[in-house]
Amino acid sequence: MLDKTYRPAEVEPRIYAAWEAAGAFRPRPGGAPFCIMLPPPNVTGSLHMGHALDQTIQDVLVRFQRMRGREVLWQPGTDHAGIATQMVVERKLAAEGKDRRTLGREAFLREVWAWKEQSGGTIVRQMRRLGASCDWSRERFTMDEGLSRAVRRAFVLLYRAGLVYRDKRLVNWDCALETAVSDLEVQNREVDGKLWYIRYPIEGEPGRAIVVATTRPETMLGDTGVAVHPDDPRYRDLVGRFAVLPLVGRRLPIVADPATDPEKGTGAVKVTPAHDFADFAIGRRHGLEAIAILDSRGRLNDAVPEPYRGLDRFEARARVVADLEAQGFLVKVEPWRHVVPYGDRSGTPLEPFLTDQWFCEVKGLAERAIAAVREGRTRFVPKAWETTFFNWLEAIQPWCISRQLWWGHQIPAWYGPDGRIFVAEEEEEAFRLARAHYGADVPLVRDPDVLDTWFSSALWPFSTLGWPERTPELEKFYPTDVLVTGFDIIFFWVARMMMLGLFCMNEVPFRDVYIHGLVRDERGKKMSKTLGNVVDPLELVDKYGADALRLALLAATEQGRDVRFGESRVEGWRNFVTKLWNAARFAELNGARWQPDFAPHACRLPLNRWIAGEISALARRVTEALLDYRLSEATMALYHFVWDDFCDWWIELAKPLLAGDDPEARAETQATGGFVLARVLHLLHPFAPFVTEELWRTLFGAPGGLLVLAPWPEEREPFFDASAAEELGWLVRAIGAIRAARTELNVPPSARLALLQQGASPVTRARLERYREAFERLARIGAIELEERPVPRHAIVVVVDETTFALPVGEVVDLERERERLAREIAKTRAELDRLERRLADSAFLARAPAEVVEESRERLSELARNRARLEAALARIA
RNA sequence: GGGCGCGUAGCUCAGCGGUAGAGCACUACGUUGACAUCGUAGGGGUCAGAGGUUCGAUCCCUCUCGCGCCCA
Repeated sequence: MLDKTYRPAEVEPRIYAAWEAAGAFRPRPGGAPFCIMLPPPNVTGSLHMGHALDQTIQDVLVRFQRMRGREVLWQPGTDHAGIATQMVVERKLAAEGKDRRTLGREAFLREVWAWKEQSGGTIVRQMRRLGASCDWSRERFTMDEGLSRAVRRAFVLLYRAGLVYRDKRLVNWDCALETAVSDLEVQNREVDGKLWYIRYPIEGEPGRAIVVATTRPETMLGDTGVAVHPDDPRYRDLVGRFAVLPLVGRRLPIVADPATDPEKGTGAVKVTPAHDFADFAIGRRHGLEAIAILDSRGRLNDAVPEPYRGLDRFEARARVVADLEAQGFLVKVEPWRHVVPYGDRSGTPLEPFLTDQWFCEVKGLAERAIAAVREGRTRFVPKAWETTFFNWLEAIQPWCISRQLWWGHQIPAWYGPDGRIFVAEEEEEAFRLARAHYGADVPLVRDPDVLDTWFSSALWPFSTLGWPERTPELEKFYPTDVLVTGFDIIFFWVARMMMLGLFCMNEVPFRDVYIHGLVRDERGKKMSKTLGNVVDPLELVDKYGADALRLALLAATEQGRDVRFGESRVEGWRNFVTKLWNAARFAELNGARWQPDFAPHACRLPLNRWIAGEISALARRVTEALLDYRLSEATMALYHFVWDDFCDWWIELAKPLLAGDDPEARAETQATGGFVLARVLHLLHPFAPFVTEELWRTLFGAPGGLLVLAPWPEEREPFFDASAAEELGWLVRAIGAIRAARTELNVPPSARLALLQQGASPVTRARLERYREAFERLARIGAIELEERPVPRHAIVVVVDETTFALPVGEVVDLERERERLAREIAKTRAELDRLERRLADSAFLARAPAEVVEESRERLSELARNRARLEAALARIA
């Protein structure tokens, strides 16, 4: 027996445990493989709405394909999130008065692992509460031994292919974290700054100077040149001569370089090759020296004059400006809006910094990735994202993959005493290589740096399947079927997986990439801790149940669009779950049983043939929508079927049959109810797994086993009965028209009116007979008079097709009101008629419009004309 | 500056060549044996604006205005 209300908090843990106990989430050999890789969340993170959306979509696809008999693997796991995790642990240590440098690398790493052990399971536990049906037995972590080996192998392969190399060049440096970051981790922000104009005297020409403009005056201490545009007449004579750097006294060659913008500032710029990307390029073209003046924390080093040494870069700016002004070198200062790079993790301004780093040359890999998408080997859904993907890959720069961190995969490179590099998967091999090179054993020092976390993430689609071993899983599931993720990591992750998948596996990592939007708050703002507008998905699960949350997210996910999320949506879907629950109770109370051999064709009653046709169409729609990643369309179709077709009409119309005295009709209706409900549970299961499994178990459990493993209704032979559909359509229209008229005339619901008719065809009369009880219950009719009778003056008149219905209301009816109502109806009909008449009188329309459109218009015209005549007759009677 | 997207009912969004739709909100009525987490009915829209294509445009094209996001 079903409880009066559904209590998700009690049901969900029990159902989830049953699925796991049955091993339902493990691949079941037999069907064609289907694989989704879970975008690995940060191991120490916790579930937010973005995860909830991403994972719910994946779970729907996975459950759908599992029911369709595919051998499904949804591969879960977590990411070590190098910078983020190291920051968290460092902060924790700082609170305890400790510092990672004093602890040392080994002890620090022990701390991080301890932290990971302690808080690492949170997010995967939370995923279970959402109903995620991952194969937990295969859970992986990017720093597992197997995945770490994959990282080393990939690095070595890339190195040997000449695609990974060490180089000294400018990188984006985070002074707070003291590490290099990649271009993608740079956030360019427009800020209100200043433009300082500084006079640089010309050597050997007292009184003459060149004025340069800069947004970063403190970097002048590292200047090694001045650049002007080659075509700029103002400075032509100065090119080739020297300026003298104020405060320092260094001689600066004045060079002509087209990278200089004559319109900006004075048209002359100072050149600081060690601290600016553009200047670095200029310096290289003109052989200028690069003098680094900052240390790894952003303080001035010993390359600057004594008074400035040790100053922080921001203090240095103030000091330099003050000194320039005092010495008369500062010409003027202007407010200036410009772009400053910030570190997306630390939030501090980044410095272009000249260091030795490891780079990955991705240009060729990017071309392969582009080709794969152009050739359709990987498909973006929605397709528009391909443009974004192409644009980024086409302009790609070498990827800086080394990080000056401790938490991560240490780079498998060793240095000999002379600095020669030996790259190998294992230390022993590095020693072997060194011995072969030097002819003797030499001490080697391993590169202390670790790899960008995204390097290991890029291998995720195959490293989790056992690569570099050629495991059976790898053979079976690679390439995976679809990757589901947000557009915000197309560059970070999707593109890199494509590139490294093609490099390591010689095949794309996934066939489809389904890109969904971001979850925002009700006002469209991005959810963030600082804004305080974060919604905790688990609180919503507690309050409304996991199914309600899932449905709310799915219904709101229009292809690629952001989801504006308000709690009221979840509430609405909780109501839907309740509605389904109650419909199931109705079925249970009325003996609707599930008969595996039920055949809609054998049904006799139009009501049952109609609903069987509707659910057949629904199965098709849902299947097609899911195959096309139109998840909200599938969700909405299920909603409307359950609520409108099944609950509002089928159940209501079935009531008289179930309570009636025709045993045959009752049995057929019970069987249909069981069939339709069972089918709804199947179709809805991927979307709302908990409540459907619970209903399935309680109502139909024994014969079927778990719903999660039940076969999907494929509808290879759809059932549809046009005449049943027409009949039910008529019934819905007739009852609807009567209800509307009653309300408009303020007839109280308690008043049971008689129903008279004029002009009813034999078919209509038979239907009135067949649905007598339906009219009585749903339209509050007292008696139906099948013989034609003259329409009394005090009656409501409703026209449905050929029939004029009259509902006598006695003297109480407000005739004036009824006249107004009829007049409105007539006016509406007339307006429509006018439009059609004008259209049909237009020779261009008749000549050019398709024949069926013309025919349709003609039919509608005559139907409306007949309706108008009937309404006018009714009005005339009471005029 | 380059690219992408969006302006449809009070709000959130479907629809995308031929009768404007849903959910929520709103109004009125309702203890009909599944359900008040409900039912019935209703109000509410020159589909941002201007041109063009077409027999016909919310839908296709161009421009304008407004709002997002990404890249420089």
